[in-house]
Amino acid sequence: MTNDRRITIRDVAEASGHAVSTVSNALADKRHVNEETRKHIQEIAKTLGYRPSTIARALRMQTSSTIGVLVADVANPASPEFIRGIDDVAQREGCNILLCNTDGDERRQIGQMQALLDRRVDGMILLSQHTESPEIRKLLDATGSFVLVQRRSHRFRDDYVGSDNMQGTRDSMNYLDSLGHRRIGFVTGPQQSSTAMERLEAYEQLVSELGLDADPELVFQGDYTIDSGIRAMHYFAGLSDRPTAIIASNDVNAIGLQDAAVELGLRIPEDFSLLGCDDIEIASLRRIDLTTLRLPKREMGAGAAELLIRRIRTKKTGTPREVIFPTHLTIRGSCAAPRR
Amino acid sequence: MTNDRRITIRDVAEASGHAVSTVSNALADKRHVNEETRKHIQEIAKTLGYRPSTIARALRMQTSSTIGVLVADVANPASPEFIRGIDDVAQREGCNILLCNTDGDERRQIGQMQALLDRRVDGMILLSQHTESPEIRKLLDATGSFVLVQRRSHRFRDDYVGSDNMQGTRDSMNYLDSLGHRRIGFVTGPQQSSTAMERLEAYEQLVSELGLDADPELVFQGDYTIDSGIRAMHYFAGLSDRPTAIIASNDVNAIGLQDAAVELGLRIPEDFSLLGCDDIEIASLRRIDLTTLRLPKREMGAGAAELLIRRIRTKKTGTPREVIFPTHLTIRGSCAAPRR
DNA sequence: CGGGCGTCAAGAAACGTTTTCTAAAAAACG
DNA sequence: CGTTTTTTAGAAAACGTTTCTTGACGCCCG
Repeated sequence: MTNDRRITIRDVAEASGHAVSTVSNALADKRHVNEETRKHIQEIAKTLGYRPSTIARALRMQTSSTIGVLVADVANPASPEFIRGIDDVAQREGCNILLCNTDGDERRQIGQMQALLDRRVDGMILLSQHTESPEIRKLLDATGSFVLVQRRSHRFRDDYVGSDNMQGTRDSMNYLDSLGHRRIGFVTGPQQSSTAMERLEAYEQLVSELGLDADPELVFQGDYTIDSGIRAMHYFAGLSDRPTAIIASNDVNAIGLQDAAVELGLRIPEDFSLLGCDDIEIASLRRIDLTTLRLPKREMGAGAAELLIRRIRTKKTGTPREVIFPTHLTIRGSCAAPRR
Repeated sequence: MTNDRRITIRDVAEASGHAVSTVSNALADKRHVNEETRKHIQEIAKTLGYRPSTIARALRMQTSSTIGVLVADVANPASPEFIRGIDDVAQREGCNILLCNTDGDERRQIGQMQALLDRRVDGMILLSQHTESPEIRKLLDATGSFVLVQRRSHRFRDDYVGSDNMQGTRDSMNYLDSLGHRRIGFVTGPQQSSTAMERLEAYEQLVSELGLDADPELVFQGDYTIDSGIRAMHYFAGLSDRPTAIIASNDVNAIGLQDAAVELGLRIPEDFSLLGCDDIEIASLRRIDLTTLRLPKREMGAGAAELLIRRIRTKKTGTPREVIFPTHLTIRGSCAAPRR
């Protein structure tokens, strides 16, 4: 509107009668610069409302104090919690985050990563992203510092933050077993998802350990969407020998199962016990009332950010670290003893 | 890991035996540069895997091709839909978006806006943000181009994208009136929210037009959270002369009302008809089954982005534009004729 | 045949910082 | 009092681009 040009360090220099370099040093509180002139310069800078250009600084310092965050699905209620955790520590460490939504689409993810690299982010956090293909791998290499969350590579060893899928699945299975279920359906996530695979493996192991029905029919290949839950419920309901309990791939998926159950005139937990994963906010609603495996999402986000920042600061020294968070079975009303 | 230094335009210049400026022109497909050398340079650039630094470019061009998006609450299921709309057109126009979560907190918003300015974004889109205080106003001025969404200033005239609150409220009220409700409760959003105030005004006008009970007791001062919905339901249930229907501030709020109703042993729609606003995904779940006013969120996001980009391109010429989207009453099972 | 013009390419300046290097003044030291 | 060291401040280079200016060359036209 009024005066368009941003005021630069140069303006401060002229106004204070000092050199640009002196101003820079004075404002950064570095070097040997006389206390008096420092005060003076800081005064001037303040009254002028000077704000250094992040861009110019990034160009000069070759570091942007920015970290890229790639999330598979912002619309999933679990995502904002992770992001919040990341943001908390990023803020604290003086970093900004650049948030990208990939929709779980690899092409899109590549585009986003490329854009982040062009923007010279200091590092990336990848929530449930693709990690294997050579193209992705090349981009990760170029990134230097990155942390994977909830999906790790089986071929490469990276910094990783995840949940204890063995323990979580064990808790879930033990609980259903203790209620008397012998036939437990399982909706598994995408095959590229290491978390999904680990849980599936744990499920199979527990089925064997507990001597439950081991039937490939009981595993439904799904993903993390409501739609997939709806399909899964139609599938399980159509089986001649139905399971009495179902473990969903996550809460959103469980809600789909639940919804389809209502549609089919089936009741939860009477006809099916239902067990989710994540513990999103609405899982606790009385109309939903979902027993679920709670993930400490905010803590995991914070953990990922801390891991990343350490990695950035120590400049890729040291072997990859993995941080695994415990889960907590949160019991609500969607599970009961089988009637059959 | 291997070779850390990024390859620059200079590397391309040397490799191709041309000057930096020529390379720049060749890659930008601009100016007069021989078709042959252009091909040659583009070839070299490709094999070298050259990618221009967004940062350097931004510094030189004084424009970052980045737009800041401030959202009050990423966790609200409606937010990602707006964002998606914004992202769609931003992507198409070659812009990246910088997403910030403000929690509806003014201090936080100021900090985020400051950071965006330091980053020299070309413009901002503010979803339900503070717009009035002098401090915010100064930052908006400095931003140059910005678009408000769902919350406008009553003192300033800005580019704005919103929904037709009069028409929407009219549709809702007419619908409840046609079902036979004479006493309609209303949860209003925060007083700083222009949308909330417009709806409240519309509500009052409609109450008068339709000759319904006009009782200040029927208006509950809430906000857009589940918690506020819970409090509202306790409030309405505690009235000696209860309403027979309640209009929530939005869907998330309605879900809170619904949940508290279950807690209090009240049934919806038998004891209370309930009407939301937004039409978030879970509103259509059979367990929720919420009649609600649908907002075209994705379209609104896209509209905001288009408005902003036009504003940026035409460099703040022209009077402020307002784009108002119509709403659509989506009838599900949470409303019925009153029993009393 | 000389001047103007069009085409192409190179050179140099600029964007706003930080940092390195240099210079001057002040202080310390013998 | 001269020399060295320390403190302070300024000049200049650099980060990686784009764009403005300059220059060389060939061609057309009077």
